Amino acid sequence: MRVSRLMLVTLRDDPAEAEIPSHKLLLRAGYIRRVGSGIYAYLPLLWRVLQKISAIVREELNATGALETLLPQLQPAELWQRSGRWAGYTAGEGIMFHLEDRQGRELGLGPTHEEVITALAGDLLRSYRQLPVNLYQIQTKFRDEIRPRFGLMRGREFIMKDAYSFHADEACLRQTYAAMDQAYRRIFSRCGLRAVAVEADSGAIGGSASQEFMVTADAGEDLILASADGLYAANQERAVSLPGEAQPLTGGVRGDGLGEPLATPGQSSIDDLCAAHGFEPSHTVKVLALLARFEDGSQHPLLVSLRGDQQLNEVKLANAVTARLAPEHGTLLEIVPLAADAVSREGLDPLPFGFMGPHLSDALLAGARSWQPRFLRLADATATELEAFVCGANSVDAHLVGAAWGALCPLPDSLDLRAAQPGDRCVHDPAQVLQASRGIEVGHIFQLGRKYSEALEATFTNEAGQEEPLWMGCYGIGVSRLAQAAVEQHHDGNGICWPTAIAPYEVIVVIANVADEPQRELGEQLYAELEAAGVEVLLDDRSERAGVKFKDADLLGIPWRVVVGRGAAQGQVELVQRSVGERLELPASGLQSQLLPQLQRERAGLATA
RNA sequence: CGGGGCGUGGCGCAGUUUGGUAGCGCGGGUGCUUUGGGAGCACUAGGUCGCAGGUUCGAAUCCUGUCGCCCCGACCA
Repeated sequence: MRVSRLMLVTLRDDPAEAEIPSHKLLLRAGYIRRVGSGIYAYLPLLWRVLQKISAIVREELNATGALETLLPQLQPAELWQRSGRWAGYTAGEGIMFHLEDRQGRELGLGPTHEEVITALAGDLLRSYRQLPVNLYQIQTKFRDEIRPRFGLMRGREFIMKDAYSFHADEACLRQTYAAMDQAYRRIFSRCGLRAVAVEADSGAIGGSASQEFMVTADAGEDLILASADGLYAANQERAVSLPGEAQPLTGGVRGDGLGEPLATPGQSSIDDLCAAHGFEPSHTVKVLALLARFEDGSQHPLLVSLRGDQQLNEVKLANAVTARLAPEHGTLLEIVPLAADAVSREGLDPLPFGFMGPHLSDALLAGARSWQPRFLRLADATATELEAFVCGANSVDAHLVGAAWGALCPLPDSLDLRAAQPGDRCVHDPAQVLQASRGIEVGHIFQLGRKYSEALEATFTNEAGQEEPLWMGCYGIGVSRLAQAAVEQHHDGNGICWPTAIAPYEVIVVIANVADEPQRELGEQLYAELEAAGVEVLLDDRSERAGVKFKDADLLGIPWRVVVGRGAAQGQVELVQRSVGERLELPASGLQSQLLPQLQRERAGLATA
């Protein structure tokens, strides 16, 4: 392709709308244009990148026996009502774009395809003899993100590969899940990306095992905690670790476990309390009051106890609350801290914020206008393991010293609710310490189990002749996000440095001065020869100055640049590797033998690059 | 939704405080000179100052409303 015909529009200045390097570079180099908030046009250069990524995804999935398909984006509400997700996905905070047709039928624009695929599977898969099956598609998804950002990283319309597998039993599901794990590793490696697999929360989609694939980059939205030995890596939402040892409380249990009152005027924070009385944060139990709202409109006050030196992990809390209350009240919509004004709106007396203890009485909730009149009481194991502790006295400006579970109040459910932190010791090996890094989630695989097949009555006949729901897995890759993640991981001060395997073109032949006949001729010749050799090659034939063309080549990030310039008359050209800036003068006749083997290796991605 | 910011030629911005009829750089076009790291000179085209009301002799500028976009947070297979 000739650059003069490429509709290439590069920008000299950073666009005001972009914040992170990959977003700026994709805009500046003419890969994308914003059409609306979170809505982007993929310009011809980016489309080539996306097609290359897609091709790698296809090859690897096809190799596992998965079947490519294409499902509708316009989906009837009825399907989502059957799975029970319509309300949650379309109501106030829902992420599904939805509409009504002229007949008044409700439709949603697919944010994901579990419903459609499960309904189809239920229709088509009747016998265990047909199983397992793994179906995938590469397609545009629509999500009404509350806050789209960072270009393709979080858009409202984006390209995703999603796959859904169906099995006769759980063991078979695990096999396919493992096969997808391996396929994903190959896909990211072939794309030239450094990616790590981390344990993940299953989130709203449900299911048991779940793993995310993160492209490591500083601009990543997710925090990864991993051990240096490579044996453990998890999203912070999910990460577990060993807490530090608690310091024994001097004096131990006092007042038969009811604790002794201590005047603590104005000392409403753990720090203030400890500073004033010489306590350690690990001597204390801190108590958080929160409110959970559910799909059925019910609102449940929560009382969560943590050891004073620990932080709450809200994802773990949400999972614990869901497990206890969702069966009766539907989807958990949100958990918010209990604020003083919310308490007074309920017509209740103020809670002793800053001085709460785990024995806070349900009687305080009596007469609440809309809340459930009792606390759901949960505690992290670090708190329940304390034999004697300091906690709030449930009256302002007072704490209790030497309180004990059982005597003060019944021991609440003991769970893992704490947020693992960088520096924590690892569970699998206490000698290892968790280290933090940032990542961009580009893939996620789940063992869904039978949640959707049960809801949509997708059953098959097993060997014994009985009907049972299909076992399911689902597997996603954010294709357009991956393209931007690649830029985030591979760029420098001059522009993008595409991994060859997903670069829009592999080589750019730059004719330094198109007015110079020998240069032009040699450039055209090399361009034609490279094309004939199956190389994806650009010819910069524009009548720009050489400097402009070099800048653009760097910005675009084409992995190899062949400069046809001063040496052209003598048959000499220059070969430049974009990523490392290495230059090599060589005779034009030797270009292919120098370049082709190198390209061949790079097309395979990281593994052999 | 809460908090912050921004809407002025295609892009990046100044001008708004203190009202007087719009400017700079880049980019586009033409010509000449240049020609290996975003060239120089000259000429040139291009703007309902987001939109709608209002105040005023007069509004990019002041007031009210509204729309859009960006950032932080909440949210998020």
